[in-house]
Amino acid sequence: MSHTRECACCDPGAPASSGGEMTCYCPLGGVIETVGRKYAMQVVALLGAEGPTRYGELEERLEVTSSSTLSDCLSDLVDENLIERRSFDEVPPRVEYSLTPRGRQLEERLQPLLEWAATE
Amino acid sequence: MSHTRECACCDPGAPASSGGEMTCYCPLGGVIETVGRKYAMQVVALLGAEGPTRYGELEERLEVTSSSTLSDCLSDLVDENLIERRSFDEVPPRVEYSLTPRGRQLEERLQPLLEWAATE
DNA sequence: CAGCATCCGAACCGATACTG
DNA sequence: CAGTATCGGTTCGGATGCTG
Repeated sequence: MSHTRECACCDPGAPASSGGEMTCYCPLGGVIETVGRKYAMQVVALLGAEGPTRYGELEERLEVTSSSTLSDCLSDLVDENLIERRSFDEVPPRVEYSLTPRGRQLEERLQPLLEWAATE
Repeated sequence: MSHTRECACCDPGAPASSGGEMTCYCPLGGVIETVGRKYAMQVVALLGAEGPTRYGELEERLEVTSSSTLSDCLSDLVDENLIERRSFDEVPPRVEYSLTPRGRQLEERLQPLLEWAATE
């Protein structure tokens, strides 16, 4: 197993404590940074389940309290290449968000969590 | 499907928009609140993979920069019934943390995410 | 409709220092 | 060893108001 995130626990040069394989949990910290933000997971899950969705519907379905918060979140997800933004040249304006391939990978791995959360 | 978290999209009294099933993504927000905190996911994943672990080893393995941050995180996880704290009456003092059954459920659902994160 | 700008309070996180 | 106390900087999130 390998990953790009640097940390001493995975550094080949570092001495292994017991000589065995040493799983690193730092990458998980990376996922959480991107996904821990408010609405991020919900956006990914919703887009995965329902396909391209408009901004306004995201606001409704996720019960967003402040539009700027959702707006910032969406920008981040776009920057992280997890979702894609597509705007149509219409009036009134229309914008749809959808998962990128990478976003879909994440969404698939989020499924078990969502199902469990829903029964809690 | 049902869950305890209240939200209008799941309110039985609320009118369904298209008469069909309406998946609610709010519970996911709940998971994230507990798990979005720094070190939380890593602690759960590590305990799941390696069993009861001492405080000091958690600090090392997770490359914790500030002990108070980890300390707070652990308290939260205990409060949320995801991990268990067991202290031994020895000198020097020893404390071990382990997953509760509920914590293990979460850990299992975190696995796919960890594996994916490690390859990113 | 789909947002961004701004402001402000709350929460979080890290560093340092100290205890049982 | 295994924490807690405190403090300050930074980020986050909510509310309001305004544009293309």
